[in-house]
Amino acid sequence: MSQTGDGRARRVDARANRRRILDVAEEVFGKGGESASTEEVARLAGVGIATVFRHFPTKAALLQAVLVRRFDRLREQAEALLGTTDPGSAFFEFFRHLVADAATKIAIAEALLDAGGDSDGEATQASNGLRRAVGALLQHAQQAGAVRDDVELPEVYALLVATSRAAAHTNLDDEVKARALAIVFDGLAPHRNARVQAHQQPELSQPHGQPPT
Amino acid sequence: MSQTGDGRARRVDARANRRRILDVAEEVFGKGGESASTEEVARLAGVGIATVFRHFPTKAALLQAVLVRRFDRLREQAEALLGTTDPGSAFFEFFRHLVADAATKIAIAEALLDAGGDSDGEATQASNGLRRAVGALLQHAQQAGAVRDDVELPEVYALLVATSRAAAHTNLDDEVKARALAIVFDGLAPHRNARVQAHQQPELSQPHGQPPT
DNA sequence: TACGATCCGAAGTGTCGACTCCGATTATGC
DNA sequence: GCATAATCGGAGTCGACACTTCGGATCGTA
Repeated sequence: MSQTGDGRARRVDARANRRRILDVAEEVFGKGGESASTEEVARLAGVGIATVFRHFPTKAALLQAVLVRRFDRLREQAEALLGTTDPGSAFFEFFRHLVADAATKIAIAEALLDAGGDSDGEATQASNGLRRAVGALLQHAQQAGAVRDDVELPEVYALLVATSRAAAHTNLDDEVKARALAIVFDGLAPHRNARVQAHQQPELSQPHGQPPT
Repeated sequence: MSQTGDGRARRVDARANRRRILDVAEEVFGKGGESASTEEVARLAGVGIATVFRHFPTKAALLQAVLVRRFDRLREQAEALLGTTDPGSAFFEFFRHLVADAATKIAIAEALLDAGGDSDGEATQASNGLRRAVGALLQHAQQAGAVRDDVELPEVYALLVATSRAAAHTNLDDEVKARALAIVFDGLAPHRNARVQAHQQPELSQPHGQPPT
């Protein structure tokens, strides 16, 4: 990616600009969705429009590049969580993280689902990587007894996407978001009277209780 | 609405056109979201563009009119359900209905949440009416013991919106949608071992069981 | 420092969609 | 039926935005 088509290394200013454009685009598309204009990206990145189009031949390509980077990062985070804490915490932690993250990244949340359509190859591939990582988290959480084992990845992923999308449109209070998420988590948990594990579970018995972070 | 500003009755062709435009707009915006063009609405309604703009001075006004009609209808349905069946069924039934309905009405699902922003007065008002009706359904369901009573309207409504939005973007299998919904319903249900009522509850114990309709 | 390859940005071009104008058409009261 | 006022629709205008062009600045190398 830091090489031009015929194998020559890019100039340093070109690399710096490319990186800055990507960063700004993530911010801009995250806030305004994909309807945000390319001109705004260029302006905030402090470059001309032509520079943006030189690095990314089309607006769709730019958006795709942003998505790929984002998906890859999320996947890495999911994979990292897989080894470090107990499986139950890892799963719910990542779920919560993704929802909170999507709150400032409308475009990501929108794309999570739409990437199912095979129209944009690279982004779809990255999205699938993330999906697989979530699948691994789910499987481990189920084996540990933290998630009921009669649910499967498709519906869990659908819920993940749905809550992320909703969180992205910010009219909601944080408290309400947390409580809605707690309801979903409760639906994912094994029967309550069968729970014995020590790992933290969202607690709804105290009406206004903030779920553990 | 069938009167012009100064109190004169509209001509019959004008009334018919207005109605047709509204119907088509609901269909078009439902399928393509609010980014669908006004020209397409006009074309499918069999009228000129000017006619559309004569009835609705701006595209936003047209969209709002569609939303108001839709929200009002949904509210009526919710209110009707309140008296006819047992409260638990009524609540879950309406939840399921709204989600299924939103599946073909992207714009509605999008607007459900966005209407929280007070930018478009009339649509917001209609949206609030629907929200109140859902609140009544929820309250009755809780009194009947069909829904845990430590949840409140804001988070329930948020879940309703979230699932509707997700369902609107059609990449999902119906079966998966049903199972995701069942997880949410399970999170809303009272503790499973405390359930005694006869009204139907979504059943997840059989992994692939279709929730009751 | 000098020079060529590479990269940059301001000012375009083309398209698309929201919205308007105006002559033609049609409903409605007499 | 006829006058007339309301309504209609096609052919515009206007602005926004994705994308291009080209003269000039900058980097990398000797």
